[in-house]
Amino acid sequence: MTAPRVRFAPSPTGSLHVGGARTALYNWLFARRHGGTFVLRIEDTDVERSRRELTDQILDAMTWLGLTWDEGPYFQSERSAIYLAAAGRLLAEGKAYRAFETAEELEAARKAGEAGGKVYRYSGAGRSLSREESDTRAAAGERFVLRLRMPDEPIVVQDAVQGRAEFLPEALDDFILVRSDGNPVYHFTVCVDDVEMGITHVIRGVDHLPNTPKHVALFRALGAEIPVFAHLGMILGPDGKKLSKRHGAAGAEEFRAAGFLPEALANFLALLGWSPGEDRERMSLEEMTALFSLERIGPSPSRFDHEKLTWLNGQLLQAVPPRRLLALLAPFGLPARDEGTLERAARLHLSRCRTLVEVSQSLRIYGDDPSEFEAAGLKKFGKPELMKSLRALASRLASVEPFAHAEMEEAARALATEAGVSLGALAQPARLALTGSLASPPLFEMIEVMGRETALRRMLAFADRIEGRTGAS
RNA sequence: GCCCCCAUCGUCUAGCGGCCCAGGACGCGACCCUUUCAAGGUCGAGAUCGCGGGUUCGAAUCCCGCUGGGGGUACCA
Repeated sequence: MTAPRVRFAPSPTGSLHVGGARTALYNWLFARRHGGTFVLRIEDTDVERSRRELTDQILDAMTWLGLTWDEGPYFQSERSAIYLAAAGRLLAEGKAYRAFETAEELEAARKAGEAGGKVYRYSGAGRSLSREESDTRAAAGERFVLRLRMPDEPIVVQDAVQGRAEFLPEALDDFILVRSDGNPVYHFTVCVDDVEMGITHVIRGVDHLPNTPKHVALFRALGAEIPVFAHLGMILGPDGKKLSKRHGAAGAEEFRAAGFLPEALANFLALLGWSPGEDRERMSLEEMTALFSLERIGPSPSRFDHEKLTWLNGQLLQAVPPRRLLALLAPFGLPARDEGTLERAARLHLSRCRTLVEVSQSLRIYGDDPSEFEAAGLKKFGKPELMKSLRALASRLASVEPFAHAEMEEAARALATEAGVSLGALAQPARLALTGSLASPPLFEMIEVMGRETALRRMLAFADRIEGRTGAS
């Protein structure tokens, strides 16, 4: 294949939805795979709804995901001259025509049609206007839209993912290219730009498939070659309905804020609809690039499985180098400890976490002393009669040298044997005292990282509290 | 309403006529490991391939119908 040119063309009317992120990813992978060019184009022809901040947000999200573009971003709002020139050409060639009906008239006709149980179609009135009449009325200042003269024969769309789809001419009417205010409409700008930018493959969501015959007709009218189409199945929510904020997160930014890694989201999204074909699950962008092909994309819609994303995130999280981990964790909050301690702590807690938020939360115990203790833990181990051995453990730990987990464990085992109790009976109250919870990394490794002073203070404070010495129960 | 697309374990999927009484992954269960919780390891349950017709010696794989789901039907993108 000669170097393909693909594009991702989001509309800045919302943040980057995961469906859009996946479309961007596939385009990116395809371009990378074949040594092509990935173009970014912002479709902001809807001046009412487009917002600059949203464009920035989309660009941010893409950068975060690692989907950098080779060209652009181009803004359609800045390319009016190109569209108008193309419109002029189509009009001159008779491939498009002026239609003078007002939006109100069309609306009324549509209403009437529906009321009569008929399918509304544009009457085609403008089609039969003579060129002279059209020119005269336009020159007289009458408002008009530009419509494309659609062909009378069926249009077949050959799709790389969905297969063949045929559209009958009666289902397609002469759609509007340019609004009466002179602004071009989406279908028109897309095609003009795709031609102008030399796009060879159009990879986008299936929601665009019904629009594709219009585009095919336009490409032909424009005298351009038809690009290869690849329409991706929708990404649905867990309930099979369209994925939206109702399902929790739906935008890339939201997943970022929820502590997901960009490589995990990308990996997960890649697998929604595409399969590497060799039972692979975990892949880097590079690995995906090497394996990517349009042929291995399935046509059916898929559901967004939050559980699997979380699992994948947990998997990839384990592989993050300590340095980067701390940098990633910073926005989520880190206790005031030196970097070395934080790195050791993170390493200790990592396998118990699946998101950055979880890591951040679990690292809180290296900051403030716990003030709350889990109820089940207090019920089981918050008994005054257990405090004697907790104090005994504390006093052993006070003198252990070196202050390392192996030595501590040895001392604790000795103490347990002397007292005739299990190591667990000694460790659990200590764990509760240290973390407020019954779940934590191995006790002595944790204490080693936490520091002797902190550990002893917490154990003694806990014993005091349980024995009622400080009032609180 | 009309048009278009889709349909394999709960979920993501492998499968492109015989290798499949269907393989992998998430999730779920059990066990092992173990000072707790995870991680990890092992094993297991889980789809008569939506339904009904064809085609074929042979169909999850091809064709048709139905059902279900999704999308489109704008001077939105």
